[in-house]
Amino acid sequence: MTVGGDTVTEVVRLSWKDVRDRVHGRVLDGTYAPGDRLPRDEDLAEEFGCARSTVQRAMQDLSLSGIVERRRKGGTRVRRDPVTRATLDIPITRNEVENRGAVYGYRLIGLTTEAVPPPVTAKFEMAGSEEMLRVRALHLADGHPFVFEDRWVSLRTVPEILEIDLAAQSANEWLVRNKPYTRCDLRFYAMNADAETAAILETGEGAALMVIERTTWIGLDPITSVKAVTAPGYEILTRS
Amino acid sequence: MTVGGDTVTEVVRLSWKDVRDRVHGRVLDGTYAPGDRLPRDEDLAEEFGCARSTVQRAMQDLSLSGIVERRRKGGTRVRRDPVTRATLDIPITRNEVENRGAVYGYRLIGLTTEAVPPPVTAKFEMAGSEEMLRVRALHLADGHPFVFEDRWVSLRTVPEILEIDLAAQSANEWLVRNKPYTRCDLRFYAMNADAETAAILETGEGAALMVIERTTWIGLDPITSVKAVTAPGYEILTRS
DNA sequence: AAAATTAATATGTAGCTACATAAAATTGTC
DNA sequence: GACAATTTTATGTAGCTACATATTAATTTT
Repeated sequence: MTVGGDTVTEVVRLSWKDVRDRVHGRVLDGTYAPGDRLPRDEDLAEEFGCARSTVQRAMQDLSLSGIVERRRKGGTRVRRDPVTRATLDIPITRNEVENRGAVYGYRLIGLTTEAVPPPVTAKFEMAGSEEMLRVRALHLADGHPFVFEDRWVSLRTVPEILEIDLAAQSANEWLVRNKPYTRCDLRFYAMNADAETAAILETGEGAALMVIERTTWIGLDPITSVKAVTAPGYEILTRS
Repeated sequence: MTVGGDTVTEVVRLSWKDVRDRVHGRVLDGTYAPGDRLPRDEDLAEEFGCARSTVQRAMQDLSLSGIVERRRKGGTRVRRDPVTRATLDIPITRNEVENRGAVYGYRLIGLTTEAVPPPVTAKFEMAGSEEMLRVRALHLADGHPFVFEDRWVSLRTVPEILEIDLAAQSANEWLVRNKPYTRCDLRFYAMNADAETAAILETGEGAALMVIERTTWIGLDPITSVKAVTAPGYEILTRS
């Protein structure tokens, strides 16, 4: 490009993502080795010819994804023991089924009001026990069992749940649409199907099943705790 | 506070986290219902008495955590189908064992060079097959089997692996410390222990085991793909 | 020498401006 | 009226400044 006789080099403006990737590249190629301290943001900014705020955004992102650690005054250093950090999305079960191109089905199995047993009070981190709504239901994909959920819903926090026809609409959908939470604990493990679960999921006793337990709160108040037992072959994938 | 006879109200400066929490609160209490369009950043900024950049940071965070969706010109709206979004940390197995207060142990079971079978080329998204290093090893906690890993390492991408004494140091540790990746795919599922796996993990045949498969790349080049079969009782928890 | 205080410093955050970009809404053309 | 071109608009990003905050390092006090 030429303006008034002078050659004007195109000014390439670095985005914070460019800075992030270039710094990440240096971690990848060993320029900055695990445990090493990186130059301060200001120096990197000068080197890259951008503002410190741009470097700051880049480094924060690297810090979030577990590549580096940052401490005020301590500076930034490459994490010595990198962790694999992944983001998981757990959709509403209906959407999960429909995204697979299957027809969603739902069957209410049991609806009772019971005193919460100790394993569940423990999940809620509650001091004592109380009466909650227990909803047992089956989600189906193309008519086949997909997920069996055994759920407890706090009647103190969510009394409106009693107004809902849980034979027509799953508690999963109603809660997730109407009761956003501020805290969510997840737990994944494998279990062998017991006789009852095997019967419900139409599989053999002893089959290896993946279980997803999810407990949610709004503030300090418990909303719900579900044990979702998935049918054989279920798998969880990290997104992108 | 009084200065020179005038009452001076303390100016409370809102942080972007405050803005985020207040907007989130409105989603929680239904002021903004699922599907609703929120005021534009500028209006929220005026309402809260802060800069648009502060609102922008807040809204971006809400967008990242799956509460709202933002689109240029389209504005911001509350997600109609909220997903449970969680962040998972998968540490180096040694650290995982030691963080539980157990003594870490490691045993190399097999080390061969083999042509990669189709299921693994599929994970790597490779066109054809090639020779890779296959490492089978057992991680122990207090002398008991903890995780059995069956790993493939690309000799094209990571030829240095041949220099490492994999009887002394696990490929898991060496790779994670020396070969940062740019892409990582994770897959979790449950399987019944077959005879060989049961023997290695010292459990019964048919036991329900959680499997974590992880495949990593640097750029487009495959680094490694592991199938980590965990001992009975293993569970994955989301952090914080 | 140990403890408490102070200073120095790197990151964290808020405010402002200017401009980029994507998508919707409008206008113009055939 | 359908399609293309243009304008409008809300979010996205970069740069700058100023100040906050957490830690470490240095200094002073006991």
